[in-house]
Amino acid sequence: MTNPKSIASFIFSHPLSKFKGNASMLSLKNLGLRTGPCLLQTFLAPFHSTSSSDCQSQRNHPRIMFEKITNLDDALILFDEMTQRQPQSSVLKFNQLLQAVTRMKHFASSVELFKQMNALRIPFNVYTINIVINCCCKLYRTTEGFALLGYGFKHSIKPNVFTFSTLLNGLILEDKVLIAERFFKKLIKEELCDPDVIMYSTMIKGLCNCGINDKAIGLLKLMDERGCKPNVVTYSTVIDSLCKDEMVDDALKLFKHMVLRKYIRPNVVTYNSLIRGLCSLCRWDEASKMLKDMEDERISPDVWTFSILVDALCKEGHVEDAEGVIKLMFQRGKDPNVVTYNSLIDGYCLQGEMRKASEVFDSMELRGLVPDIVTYNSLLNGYCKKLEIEEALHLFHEIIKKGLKPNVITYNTMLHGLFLIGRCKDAYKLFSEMRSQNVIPDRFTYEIVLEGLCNNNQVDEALSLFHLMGDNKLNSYINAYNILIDGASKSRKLDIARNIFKNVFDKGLEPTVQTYTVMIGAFCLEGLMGEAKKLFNEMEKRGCSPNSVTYCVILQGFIKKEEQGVIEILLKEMEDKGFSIDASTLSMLLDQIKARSLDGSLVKLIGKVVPKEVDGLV
DNA sequence: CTAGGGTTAG
Repeated sequence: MTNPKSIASFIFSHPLSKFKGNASMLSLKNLGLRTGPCLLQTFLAPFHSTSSSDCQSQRNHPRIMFEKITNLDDALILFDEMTQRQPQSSVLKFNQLLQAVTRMKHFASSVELFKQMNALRIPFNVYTINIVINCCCKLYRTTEGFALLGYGFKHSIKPNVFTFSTLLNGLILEDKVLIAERFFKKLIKEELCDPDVIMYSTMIKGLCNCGINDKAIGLLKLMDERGCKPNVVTYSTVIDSLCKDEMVDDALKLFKHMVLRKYIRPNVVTYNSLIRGLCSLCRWDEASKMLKDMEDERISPDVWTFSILVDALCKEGHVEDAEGVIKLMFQRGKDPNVVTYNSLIDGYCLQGEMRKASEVFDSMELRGLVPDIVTYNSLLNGYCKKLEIEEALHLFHEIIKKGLKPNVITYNTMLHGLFLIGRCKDAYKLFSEMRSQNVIPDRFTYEIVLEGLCNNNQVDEALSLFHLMGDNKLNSYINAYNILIDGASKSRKLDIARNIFKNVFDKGLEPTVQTYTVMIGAFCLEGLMGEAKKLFNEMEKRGCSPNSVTYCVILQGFIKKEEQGVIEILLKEMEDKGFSIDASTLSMLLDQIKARSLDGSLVKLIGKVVPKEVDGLV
C-alpha cells in the first residue's frame, strides 16, 4: 500500500502529460460524420437516380454505404426501399443492413426486420441468422436464438462456429453458465463444430463471470494443449476477472506469462484492467508504473483508461486530482464521455458537494453529453445522504419527465432516503410503485426496506415482509437476518431475535461476524451477560473471530454490570489483537471510572486500545 | 463482400 499523496504526482509527473494529441484528433466529428437527413439523401440517391455513374459508385463501394448509416430511421427507410426494388436486393445487402442496425444497438429492430423479410419471403443465409441470433442474445432472449437455429435448419441452413459461439455467449449473458458449459461440451463431444479461439474465450468468460477463475485458467491451458492458441482477448478476460476479485498479483503473474512466455502483446484493454485492479487496491505507484509501461510499449491510454483513473481517484475522495485527469484528457484530445463525467459527479456527491456536482452536470450537458440514469442515481444518492429529500424527489420526477427509466438502484436510493427521514408511508408507496413499473427489487431493496422499517419502530412490519419474501433466493443473504436480529433486539423482542438467529443455522447460511455481534448485543441489552459471553466464546470455535466491534459491544455490556475483572481481560485481548475501542465505549468507560464504579487502574489498559492519531495523511 | 469473444455505475 502506498502513500495516497503520490496520486497527484502519479498523474502530473507522468510522461504522458507532456504528449500532445495528434492522431486522436481524427475523431468522427472532425471527419464531418453526422447523423440526420442530409446523409439519408446520400444513401437514397442511387435508388432514385437513373444516372449510371451513381449506380456505378454504389457498386464500387457497397460497404461504405451501410457503414454510414447512423440512425434507425434511415435504416428503416432504406429497408423499405430495398424490399421494393426490382430486381430484389441480394442477401448480402440485407445482411449489411441488418448488421448496420445491430451496430447501432437496435437489436429488437433487427429481429423485426428479419421477421418482415420472412413475411416477404426474402431469402436469407447463415450470415443472416447469425446476425439475428446475436440480436436475440443481446436482448437476453437466447431461447429465441435457439428457436432461430431450428428455423434455420428447416431452411437447410447449416449452423457454423459463429452461430454456436453467439448462442454460447447468449447463455453466458443470461448467467446460465451451467447450461452454457453443457452446451459447450456437447458441441465438442458430438463434433458439431470445431471450437476456435473465440468460442473458447467465450466459455472462459462465462467461467470468470461466476467467479471460478481457476477453472477458467484450466480451460485456457487446455485450449492451448489442444492446439488452439489463446490470444490477447482470452488472456485479458481472465486478467480482468482476477483483478475484479482483488487477485491483482495473480493477474500480474498471468500478464507476465502472456507477455514473456507466450509473446502475446498486451493491448489497451489488458492495461486498463490491470490499472483498474491496482487503483482499486490503492496501489497507486504500481498503477503509475503500468501507465508508463504501456506508454513505453507505444500503447496510448484511451478514454477508458482515463475514466478508470477518474473513477478510482473519486472513490478515494481525491476529486480535485480527478479534475486534473480530465484536463489532461482534453490536452490529449480524448474527450471525456458520459461515464467519465458520471464518476466525477459521483465523487462530488459522495463528498456532499452538491453544488460542484450540479456544475459538472451542467457542463456535461453543455458539451452535448446526455446524462443517463447512472448520472441521476449519483445525484439522488448525494441529496438523500444530505437528507435533502425534497430535492431528491424533484430530481426523481425529472428523470421520468426526461423519459429515462428509473432502475433498481434509483428506487433503492430513493427508498433509503425516505426511510432515513422517517417517511415510511411514502417509502412503502414507492416500494409498490416499483413493482408496478416492472422494476424487480433486489436483495439491497429488501435490506433497505427491512432496515428502514426496523429503524422506524416497525419491526412487526419488517418481519411480515420477511415472511412474504418466502423461500426464494432473496432470503439466502445473511444481511437481512443481521438487520432483523438487530431490529428485534432494539425493540426488546429478544425471543424473536433468538429465533431469527436460529433460523440462520437452520437454513444452512453462513453467519458473519455481524450476525454474532448483533446477537451478542441483543443479550447485552437484556443484561444476559452469561449468554453473551457464551456466544462470544462459541463464535471463535465456529471459525468466526470477533472483531473490534464485537469487543466493544460485549465490553459495553460488562461496563454496565461494572465487572472490573472481565473488562480487564477483554481490554488485554483487544490490545493483543491490535483492536481499538470506539468513541461511545470509551466515554462509557471513562464515565464509570469518574463515578468510581470502576477502578482507575483501567486507564493504563485503555490507553493501549485508543486509536492512534494519524496526522498528515488523508 | 455479410456473422461471434475481452475493460467503466448504488
